[in-house]
Amino acid sequence: MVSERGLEVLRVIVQDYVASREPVGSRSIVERHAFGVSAATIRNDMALLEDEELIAAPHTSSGRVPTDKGYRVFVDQLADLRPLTPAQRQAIEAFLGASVDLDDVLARTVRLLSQLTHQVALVQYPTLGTSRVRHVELVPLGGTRVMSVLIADNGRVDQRILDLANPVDDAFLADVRARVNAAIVGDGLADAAKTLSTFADVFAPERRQLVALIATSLAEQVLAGRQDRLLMAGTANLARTEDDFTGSIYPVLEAIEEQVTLLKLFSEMDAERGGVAARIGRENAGFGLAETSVVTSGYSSGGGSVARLGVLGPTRMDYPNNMAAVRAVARYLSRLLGEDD
Amino acid sequence: MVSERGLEVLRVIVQDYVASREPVGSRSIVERHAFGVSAATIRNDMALLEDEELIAAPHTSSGRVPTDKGYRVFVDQLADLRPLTPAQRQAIEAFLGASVDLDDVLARTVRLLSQLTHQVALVQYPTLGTSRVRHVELVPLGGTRVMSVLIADNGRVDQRILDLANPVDDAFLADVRARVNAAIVGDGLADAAKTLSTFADVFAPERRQLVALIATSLAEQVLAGRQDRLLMAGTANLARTEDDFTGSIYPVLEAIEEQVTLLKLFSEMDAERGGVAARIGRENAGFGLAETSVVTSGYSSGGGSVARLGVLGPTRMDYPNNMAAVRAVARYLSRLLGEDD
DNA sequence: ATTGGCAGTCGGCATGTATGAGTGCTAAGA
DNA sequence: TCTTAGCACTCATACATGCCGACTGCCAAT
Repeated sequence: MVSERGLEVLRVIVQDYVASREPVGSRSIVERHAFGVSAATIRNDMALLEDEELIAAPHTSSGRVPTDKGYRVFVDQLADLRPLTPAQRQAIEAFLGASVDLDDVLARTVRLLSQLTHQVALVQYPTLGTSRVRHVELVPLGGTRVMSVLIADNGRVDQRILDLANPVDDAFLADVRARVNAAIVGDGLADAAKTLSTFADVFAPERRQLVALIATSLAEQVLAGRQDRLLMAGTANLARTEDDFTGSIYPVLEAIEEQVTLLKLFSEMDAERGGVAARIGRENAGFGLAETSVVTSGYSSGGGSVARLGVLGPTRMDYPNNMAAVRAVARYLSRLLGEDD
Repeated sequence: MVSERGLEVLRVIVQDYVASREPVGSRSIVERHAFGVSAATIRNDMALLEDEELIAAPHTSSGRVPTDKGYRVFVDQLADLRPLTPAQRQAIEAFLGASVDLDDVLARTVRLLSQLTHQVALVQYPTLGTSRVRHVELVPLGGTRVMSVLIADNGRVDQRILDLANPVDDAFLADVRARVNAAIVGDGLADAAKTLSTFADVFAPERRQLVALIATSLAEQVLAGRQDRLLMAGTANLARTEDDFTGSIYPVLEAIEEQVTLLKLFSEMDAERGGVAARIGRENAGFGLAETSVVTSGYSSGGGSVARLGVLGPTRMDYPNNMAAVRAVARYLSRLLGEDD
């Protein structure tokens, strides 16, 4: 069993290794940290840690490096995150305060997060989830084309182009628009979709098909939302840390361009309890990200709907700092979006 | 003066170097290409090319490598681009055919372009430019907030949130909306902005301030457009070619995340005549991109408004292929967007 | 103008060696 | 039982050396 001091040793190994990228040996530990014991004692502790597979030696007779499992223990031990510095807090407020719309807020958020952490930052668009319909607009585009614009009360705007079989009559379209709005404005999105499914029935039979087409498309739009979108910033940071990846960073860059993959990863992390979740190294192997760690937190937007945001970087990252930053930004963003209601 | 054959030699040097990333020597030239002269003759030609600074030797007694100037001559000589293969044409059609709205079209375009060229692809959002106002919507968001949505006839939707000093009355807002639409729908954007500047005058004095606020914001929105946005795909390709960059690719990744810079570069390229424009190596030094080349073409969207799209990669890139792909995609996109009108 | 030949240059690679950091182990001390 | 000092051993890293091969530049001959 690994002793109390053993855990402390693990901690400084993680710290020093993250700071220097060099395997850390027993001698440098006693030099840099006041353990009050000799290097030989540290060595004994390290042997135990190695038995537990919390650290490993890259080659015989070199210092030790944390394993994925070691990082995991380190992170789980990390009970209390130190809050951000006042300067950082202020940066958040200054950066996000001046936003004009949802797109803008999220774009700023993702850049802010990458600057705070020096990692790749990711922000998922909020799902429409439990928000409500604020307004529906149908705009004739000429010919048989109609653009439908759906506005939700969390500020999201969704557009879509419909190609109807027959030319549309503007006045009729205005009528449909008025009725749709009367029918579903203020409803939750799930309700709205249900209402729309029977919406065409009240129209004259010869119109019914046309209206049904519009209603069906709107219903899809209502449900689909945009939860499939992801903003990203700071990919350059990956190159800065490229020595942390075996071979090239190419596969990593490739994996994070595959947004579908990342969204799946995000959704898996939803399951984990607690504010900030971390997935470390090979825990992400299934996503082509075996050498990266992902730190995320959920955030809420308006009506309790939820999405995630976080950072991605090499396994050898500064977890305490990144977790604190992710948590702070998620909280601030939730507050900012909540105020919109 | 460099002879006709000299230019031919330059051409094969560029080709072979691009293909192999190895300095090419006189011997390998005569081996791989049927020049009908000996290596010594080629050497003489190469000496001339070196005098003209079209090629250079990385170190004494190694093969030669094209200089930026050499690439430039090579590209300018490239009169006729060979068209894409039928398979590539088909890929374009299949990829872009199934798009539903402008966002979707552009997102697909940028991914397509990066796949065709194996480079970083860039697509600039079309400026609202000469397009017309299709519809304006004002949506009360509760409290003092109003969202204005501007729809242009090229399918673009622009949203913005206004925070008015005083609470707004829904009925009044609907009135304003109706009048705004009556006033500017169908107008070109420049005209619309002008109309809006005097729009508030017809309202009762106590309302005037409020209306002026809305009108001003709308006018801004009309003019601002979204020409400041840029889509990007295939950054992983930079990592694939990282050996082509001295040191790290970090500065390059950093530069291309600075969209403002790229947009400025794009606007400079607008000046260059002809369909496809290339900027090579140090020609981009001012943008932190001294080791990259950029190949772009303008494309038109709807009402003749214009934007650019293209690819960015190491100076050592396959210019003929990339220029052909950029040209083909730009043409296809123009056609696709033109049809929407 | 072109060619063959030849000396000279230099990068890259493989080899050999010295260096130093770090470990594991053992035996003695607290 | 935990801790410590000492010692032999391992191995990555850095550096020096020497060889090989690819190319060029030049010159004299065609």
